[in-house]
Amino acid sequence: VEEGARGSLADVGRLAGVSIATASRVLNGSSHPVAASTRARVLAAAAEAGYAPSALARALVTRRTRIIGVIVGDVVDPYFAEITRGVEDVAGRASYLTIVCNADRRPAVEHEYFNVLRDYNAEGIVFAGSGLEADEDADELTTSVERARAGGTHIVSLAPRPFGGTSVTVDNEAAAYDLADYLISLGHRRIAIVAGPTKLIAAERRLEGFLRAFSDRGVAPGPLLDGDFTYASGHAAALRLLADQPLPDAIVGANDETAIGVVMALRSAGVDVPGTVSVAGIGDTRPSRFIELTTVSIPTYELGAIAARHILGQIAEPPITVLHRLVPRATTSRRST
Amino acid sequence: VEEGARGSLADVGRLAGVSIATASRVLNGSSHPVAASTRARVLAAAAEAGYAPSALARALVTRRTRIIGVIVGDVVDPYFAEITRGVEDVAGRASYLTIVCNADRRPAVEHEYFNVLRDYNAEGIVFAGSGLEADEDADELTTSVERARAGGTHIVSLAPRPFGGTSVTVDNEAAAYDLADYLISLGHRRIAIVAGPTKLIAAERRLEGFLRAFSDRGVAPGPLLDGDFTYASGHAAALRLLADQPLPDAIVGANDETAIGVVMALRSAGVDVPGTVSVAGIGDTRPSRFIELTTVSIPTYELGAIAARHILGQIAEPPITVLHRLVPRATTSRRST
DNA sequence: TTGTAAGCGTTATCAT
DNA sequence: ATGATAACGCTTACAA
Repeated sequence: VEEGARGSLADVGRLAGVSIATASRVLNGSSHPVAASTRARVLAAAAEAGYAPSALARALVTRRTRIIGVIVGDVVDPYFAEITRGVEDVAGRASYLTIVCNADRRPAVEHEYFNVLRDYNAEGIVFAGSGLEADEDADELTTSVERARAGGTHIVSLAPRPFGGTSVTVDNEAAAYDLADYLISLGHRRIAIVAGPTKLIAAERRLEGFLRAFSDRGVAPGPLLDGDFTYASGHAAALRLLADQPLPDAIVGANDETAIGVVMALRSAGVDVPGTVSVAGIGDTRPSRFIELTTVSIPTYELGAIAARHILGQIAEPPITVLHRLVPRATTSRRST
Repeated sequence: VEEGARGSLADVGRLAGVSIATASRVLNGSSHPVAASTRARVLAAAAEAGYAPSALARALVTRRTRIIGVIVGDVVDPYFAEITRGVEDVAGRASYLTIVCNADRRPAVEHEYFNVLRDYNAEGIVFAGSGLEADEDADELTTSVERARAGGTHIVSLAPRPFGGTSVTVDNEAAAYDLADYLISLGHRRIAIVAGPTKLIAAERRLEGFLRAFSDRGVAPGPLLDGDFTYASGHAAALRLLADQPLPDAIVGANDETAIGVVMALRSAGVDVPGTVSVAGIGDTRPSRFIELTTVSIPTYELGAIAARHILGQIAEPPITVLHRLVPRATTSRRST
C-alpha cells in the first residue's frame, strides 16, 4: 500500500479491517447503513491508501459510463466549438465527461468515431454536423446507429440526418429565407450568394431558403458562387465578384466565416461595406460580432445544451426546432442608389 | 441473442461453439494462432451476435484506457480550440479518445475535472491553460497531480504550472518582448498596453515582456489598462483611451481577442488603424487573420499535437519550448507623424 | 490449436 | 450493520 499506485476498495478494506462491500458503501453515496465508527475507520483507511474509485469498474457493473460523445466537423470552427461547450457545460454539471471527435465531414471518419464511442458505451452520442446529400456510406452508419439505439444509447442529431433518434435543429431553410428577405426589404435587388459545400444537407437547405425568398419577392437570383464554409472561400468568391463588374447590391454567405471573408476582401479592395455593397452571413458565431456582421443567430450553445439535457434525461421531449433570429448589424444598409 | 443489445464474447463463443478465449483471439489482433475454419466460424458468429467489444472491460484488464483528457479554459476560445484539435488529431489517429473539460480558469473546477479524469484512468492529462499567480488551492492540485504521476499517468502542461510532468510551452515573455520591440522599431514611442487577467501567470509574463522591451529601448511605458483576454475588454479599454486624448501611437493587447476589440472600437470611432494608431496582439488565432491583425504566432495546434504525441510515447523528450514568431500584418504601420 | 481459469475493481444480492 | 459472492466483459498465463 502507498507506493505510487492508487488504492482500491480491497486495499481500503484490508487497512480498515472491513469487507470490500462495507468499504464500497461508505466510499460511495450508498444509502445502506454503516456504523459511524466503521465509517470513520474506512475514511481514514481510504485516505491512507490514496483511494480513488475506478470509474471503469463502476461503469462496467452499473452499465452507466457517464460519458457523452460529440461528433463535430471541427472544434476550431466556432459553430462547433459553441455546441461542444453547450454539451460539456451541462454534462460537467452532472459530472459526466464529454468526448469530442473531429470528423471533418468525412463519413468514414464519422462512422469510425461512432464505433469507438459505442465501444466505450457512451450513454449518448451527439451528431453535431449535417450529413451529406448523397452518401453511399450512410446506410451502414444508419445500421450502426439503429443498433446502438436499440441497445439504449441516446442518439441526438443537431442537423438533418437519415437515422432515428432525437433531433434538435434549427430551420436552415427558414433562416436563409429570412436573411434574403431582409436584404430585399432593404432595397437590394441584385444579390449574390456564396454557397456552402455542395452535398452538405444543411448548406443545401440554406441555398433553397435564399432562392425561395427571391422567388417569393419576384427578385431575380444574382450570381451564385461556390464556397465551402471557410473564410478563404468567401475571400476568393469576393475576388471573383470584384473581377466581374458591376458589383451586386448585396452578398449573402452560407455562413459567417464565408461572409467575413467576403467583407474583408471587399474592404481590402477599397469597396465600402455596407455603403456600396451589403454583406451578411448565418450563424452569429463569435467572430461575426467582432466584424459587426449582419447575420442570423443560430443558438449553437443551446443546441448542445439541449442535446445533453435530453441525454441526461433532464427533459423528456426536447423541442424539435430551435428558433433562429435575424441580427441586423453594421455590414448591411438600405440601398442608396 | 440478437434482440437489441450488443453481443459479448460469451455470446459469440456460444454461437460459434468455441471458448471465450478463442473468440477473443480472433476478434482482436491477437497473435495467438487460430485455425482458419475456427476463425471463420467465430467471425460469422460475431456478425450474427452483433458483437462489439467493450472498451471498458478491455481497459480494466489491460490498464490502458486509450483516453486522453484535456483541461482547457474554454473550447470556444480559438486558442484552446486549436490546442484541442491538435491533441485530438494525433489521439484519433491512434484511435485514442479525447475528453475535453472547460475549467474557465477556476482552480476548483480544474481540480474537480482532474479527479474525474483520474478516476477514468485517462492515460494522459493535458493542462492547456496557465495557472494563477497566487493560488492557495494550487498545493492540493499539485498533490493530486504528483500522486497520479507516480501512478503512471502522463501529465503535460502547456503553460507555466507549479507541478511536475512534461511541459511544452511557448516563451510568453519573449513573445511579448518581440512584439513591443517591433512596434518601437516602427517608430512608435507612446505605446499603451491592454493587459490580460491579473493573477494569470501567462498574462503576467507577457506584461513583463512588454515592459522589458520598453526599458531596453529606453521608451517610457505608455498607459496600462486592465483587460481579461476578451474581445469586450479590448473594446472597453479602447473606449477609455479614446476618452483620454491624445491617443497613443500604438496599442498592444495581451492576446488577439483583446487586440481585435481595440481595433473595432477604434475604427467604429472613426480612428484610422493603422494610419493613426497601430494595434497588435498575441496568438495568431484564426480571427486575427480575418482582421489582418499584426500578432505573434503561437503554434497552438502544435502544442496540442506534441502533448498528445508525448503521451502516446511517440516522442521521448518533447521540446521544452516551442517557437513563437512575429507576424506583421495590416494593423500596424510606421509612425507617420 | 483450443480451453480453463484467474483476475481487473466495482456493485448488488443474499445471507448472517 | 456487515460480509460473502456472483456478476460485468475482457485478457492472458497456463494447461491440455
